[in-house]
Amino acid sequence: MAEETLPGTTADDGPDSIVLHVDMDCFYAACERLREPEIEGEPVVVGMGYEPGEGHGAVATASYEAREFGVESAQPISTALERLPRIEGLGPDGDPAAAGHYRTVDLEFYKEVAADVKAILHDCADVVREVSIDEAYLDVTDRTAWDLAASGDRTLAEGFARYVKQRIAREVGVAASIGVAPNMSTAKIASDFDKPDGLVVVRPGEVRSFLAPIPVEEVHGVGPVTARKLGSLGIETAGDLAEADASVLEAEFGSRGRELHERARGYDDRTVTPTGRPKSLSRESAFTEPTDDIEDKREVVRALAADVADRANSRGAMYRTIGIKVVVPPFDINTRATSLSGPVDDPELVESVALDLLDAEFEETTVRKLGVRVSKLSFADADQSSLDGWESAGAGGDDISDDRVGDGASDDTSDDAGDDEPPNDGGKTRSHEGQSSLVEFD
DNA sequence: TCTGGGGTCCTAGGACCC
DNA sequence: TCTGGGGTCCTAGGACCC
Repeated sequence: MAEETLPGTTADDGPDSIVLHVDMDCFYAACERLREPEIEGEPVVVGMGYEPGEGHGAVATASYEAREFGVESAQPISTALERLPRIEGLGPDGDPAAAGHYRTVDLEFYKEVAADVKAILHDCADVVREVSIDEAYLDVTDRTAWDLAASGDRTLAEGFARYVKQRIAREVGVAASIGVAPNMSTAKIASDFDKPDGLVVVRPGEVRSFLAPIPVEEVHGVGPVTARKLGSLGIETAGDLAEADASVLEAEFGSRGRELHERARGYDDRTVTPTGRPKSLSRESAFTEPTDDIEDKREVVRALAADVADRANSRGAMYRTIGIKVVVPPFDINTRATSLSGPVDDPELVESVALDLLDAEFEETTVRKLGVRVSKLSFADADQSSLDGWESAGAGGDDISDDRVGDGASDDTSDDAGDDEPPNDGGKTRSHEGQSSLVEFD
């Protein structure tokens, strides 16, 4: 992993890198409009749980028109409906101009659209890091340059980014915002700077001045908790953060403090690396109404366990740790996990371990939400060599039926990095999905 | 803000080993 | 057996991201 530079070297290894951060605008809503052009220009809300009888759920994506009404992503669907009624079934005295189109999340379709976008990105860059279904970093240092284009004051890099953007618009029909900068964290902020349909270029010499006025909340890695603490230290912008005393930040936030300080000063020596394999897989589900009924809880855990095991199997992943998550009202998160002596692919074990963990401590607990998770993953084709050369992202991932149990035999603690080799019995442990390229979350 | 689902990384304390 | 120090692994929780 050529991930870090030597200590003591400066952040710029050689000539300045050129990093693109590509971020699709309101991606789910854009996908819905792709197959339903009539709702172009009108408020669109994509979420779950607004159908009669569902009652709970959240907004995944709100189009900009919907945001005008105060609808935001991650908002409870009930709040969204208050602010923007659903246009279908609007009463006779309802105002259609103040109502929205609500659509249910259809991840399979969005993944198809995303695959088309990703194909373009891979065509435009040697290294692509897919962060999520609608977001990726590209290292295009070898494809373009920071030099000015012959025609004027724009850089070649800007022209390159514009080309990427136009290809996505023309070939797929969705809009992307792109940030161009000498490093990942600045590119990320740049892509956000002029959404939607933005193209923001921050040249190597301009990083520090570009970042200075940015509110700290917009720095990647600063959430509500950190922002509040920073505020109490009088740090409100990236510029303030850059000028703050690094040792104070480190005392307050640990290693993250130093990292944030560096980022605010425009240093980020991470290199764009291809998307790696997942480190954990999980499934969770909320009850409509909190419950303490042990049979209800067990039933949910059984279903989640089966789901997770199935997904791990179809991805060719074995796991060494099995855990549960129990969310207790109002919102207390408890996790419990057990590690096995060696990696397994064993649905029944996932179920029994998860049920044991549930019964051990939460038999009587009132819960709002339950989850099952497998981690310490290892993959059958453990080498990185099969990075790209595979196609067929398609569904049919169920031809691995041999349960292989790699109990204790391999005591490899080489943990980490996802390239530890699982015990391998026979040659039938083929697995697809060299990488989890179809990131299926948002 | 009364809160959905799927992830990542970091930290801290305890167990255990030498 | 009244007590040092280093290292690793494990579990649990927290913060953050999309």
